[in-house]
Amino acid sequence: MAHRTYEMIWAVVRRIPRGRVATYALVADLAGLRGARQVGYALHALPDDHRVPWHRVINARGEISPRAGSDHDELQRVLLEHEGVEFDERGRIALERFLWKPRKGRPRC
DNA sequence: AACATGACCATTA
DNA sequence: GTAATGGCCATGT
Repeated sequence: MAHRTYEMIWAVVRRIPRGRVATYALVADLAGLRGARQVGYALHALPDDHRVPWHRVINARGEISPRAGSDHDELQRVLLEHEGVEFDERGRIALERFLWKPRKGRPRC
């Protein structure tokens, strides 16, 4: 069953603003985890009333992770496009433009 | 407790 | 650019 780890991850994912995406590694880092795999686990275990923008979480390649035995991967792309996130011809997202940058203290103003 | 699995990542060849 | 290897650690049996 779900435990504290999941809620930490979900809390981070909820922070991702609209029109932005975050990688699994980034979410894991913000959630205080050491491995990015657990992030995928947590999202897979989302409850029905999750209220979590899971579609804004992508892999480090800037692509949607092809999950096994589900059609939700295409849904993720639709949801992101609906928020303004653009994909190139290979189905890849330009992380330089759409990656969420949590108050990391931007260099200069 | 051990083993196998997993919506992953970084490094190396 | 691709392909293979090791590591990471929670979850279910």
